[in-house]
Amino acid sequence: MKTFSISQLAEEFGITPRAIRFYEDEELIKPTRVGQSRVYAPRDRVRLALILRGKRVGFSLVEIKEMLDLYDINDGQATQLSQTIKKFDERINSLERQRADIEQALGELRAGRARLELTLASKGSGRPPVDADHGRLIGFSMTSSAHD
Amino acid sequence: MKTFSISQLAEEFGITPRAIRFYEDEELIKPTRVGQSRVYAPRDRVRLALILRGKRVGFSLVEIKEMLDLYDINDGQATQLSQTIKKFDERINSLERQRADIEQALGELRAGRARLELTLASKGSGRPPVDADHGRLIGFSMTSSAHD
DNA sequence: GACCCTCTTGACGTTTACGTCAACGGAAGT
DNA sequence: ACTTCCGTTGACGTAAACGTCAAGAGGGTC
Repeated sequence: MKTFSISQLAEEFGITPRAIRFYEDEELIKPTRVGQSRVYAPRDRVRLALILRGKRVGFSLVEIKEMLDLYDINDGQATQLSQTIKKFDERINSLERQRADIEQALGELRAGRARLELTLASKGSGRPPVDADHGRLIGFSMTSSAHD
Repeated sequence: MKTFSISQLAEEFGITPRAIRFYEDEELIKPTRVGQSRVYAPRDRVRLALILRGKRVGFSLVEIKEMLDLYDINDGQATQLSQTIKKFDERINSLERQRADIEQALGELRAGRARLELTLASKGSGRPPVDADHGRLIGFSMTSSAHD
């Protein structure tokens, strides 16, 4: 079965070996050893990819560890499955909220961009469109999702 | 015009006054003063909401400050608008990548959830479905977006 | 005028996620 | 045998985003 060295994985994923060792300290991956050197199996590589994706979407390492553990637990024996499913649902809900936030922000950024292009087009026409009465920045419309 | 105290805003947004003062230290908001007490205008409230939303979608305070400044700059005089638009586009691209990551993660979580429910349904049927040959956790399919 | 409450400004502490040496251990080439 | 690469384990440093006192200023009220 194919294996990887720490620097191989580090380069592949664009991180440092130090980071990978740190993930091991935090028990997110457990590579085998040959002598004192770490040897990574495909499974570890997959985990690493998951860790990085988790980070990109805003999870902390502790949260990511929990999620990985959820899989591991059920790899062995079925332990409190309904509890596990509940945790999954929480994650899913959290992510859906986050996606909504992102779509909101995207909309605002696009609107802001459009406003900028308008300002760029009508150069010298005076001040850009700002609703001074309400101190409200146009393109940054505040909606109900502003605060959870 | 309506104003707010620091603790009012803190409670409304579910954060501490300390956090709000910190944002001021970092120059993300500039409330006026009455005596030595801070007084927040609606504009500051809007900014606070934007700061928090920015945080939720993964921006650092420095990044958020930059974005807010972009608006401020163009509130006054049009300064290097095309530069500004470029920055907006970068943000938009970054957010779109992040949304893709989230959708990926959502798909995987849903698949994992489904697998768990199957395991729950067929209790006692042995081990859950794991592709041991490739050390691959089913429901955690690795795709090309695994590493940027 | 004593008490309470909210606000203020320091200043130091804390957590997360690593970065950055330092010092050492084996294998590999010459 | 000597250097050159990986690799290893500490140990300490760092940046971000606040938390947590401490000590004091003003303003109401009983």
